[in-house]
Amino acid sequence: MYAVLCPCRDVLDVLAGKWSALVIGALESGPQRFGVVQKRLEGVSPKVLTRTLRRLEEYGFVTCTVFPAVPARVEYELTDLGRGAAGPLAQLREWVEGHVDLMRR
Amino acid sequence: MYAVLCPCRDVLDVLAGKWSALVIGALESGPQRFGVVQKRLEGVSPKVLTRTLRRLEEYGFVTCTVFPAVPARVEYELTDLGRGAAGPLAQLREWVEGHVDLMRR
DNA sequence: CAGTATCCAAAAGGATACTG
DNA sequence: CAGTATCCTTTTGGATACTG
Repeated sequence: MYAVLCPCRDVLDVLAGKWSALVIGALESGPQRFGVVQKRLEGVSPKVLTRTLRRLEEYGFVTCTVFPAVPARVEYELTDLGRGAAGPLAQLREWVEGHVDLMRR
Repeated sequence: MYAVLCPCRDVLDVLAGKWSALVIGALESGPQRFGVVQKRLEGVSPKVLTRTLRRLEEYGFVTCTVFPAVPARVEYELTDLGRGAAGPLAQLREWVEGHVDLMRR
């Protein structure tokens, strides 16, 4: 974990954005369209969401499928890597929800 | 998780830095001095480490204890909240180490 | 619908030197 | 030892308008 060459560092770097973990959480329930993800995240601009999704895709957490239609239907889905990250993130979420009293902010 | 008012967002925001999760990992084994944490993290500058620690402290993930001596001995330790976050982070680390082949970078 | 383009402000990161 | 101070670059985030 502490070693510079540990792959965990890369995973953490990608998860480090303000929205990355939230996007993974939003996709936990299955493939979602761009607009749906944006709505579920409450407050993310299209530009930032696009950048976040592209990076998650680049690192292999998410896949993007374009269904040829007019207008295009684009769905984002977790990969195995994405689901692997989603587990611990869900656990963190559950733990926090059960210990809100510990939060200082 | 998706709601703006969910405390998970705050937790994720703090964990969002490049070094935050790493610092929590470094403190998992018990209280550590500033210099030790810096060495274990490999590559963090004192300024950035200080900022990271201050923020973790501010949000209640870490405590800072100064032992009066010359030179001062300063130890950082996880709080209950910090340990609560450390669990899922350790799980993520273990999962990643067992599935390095999935990593694209 | 699913983005891109543009502009800007703020935050984060990093190197190095210095101090009680 | 445990930071601060300084300077600078890169990244991130956000608002808004526009397009195939």
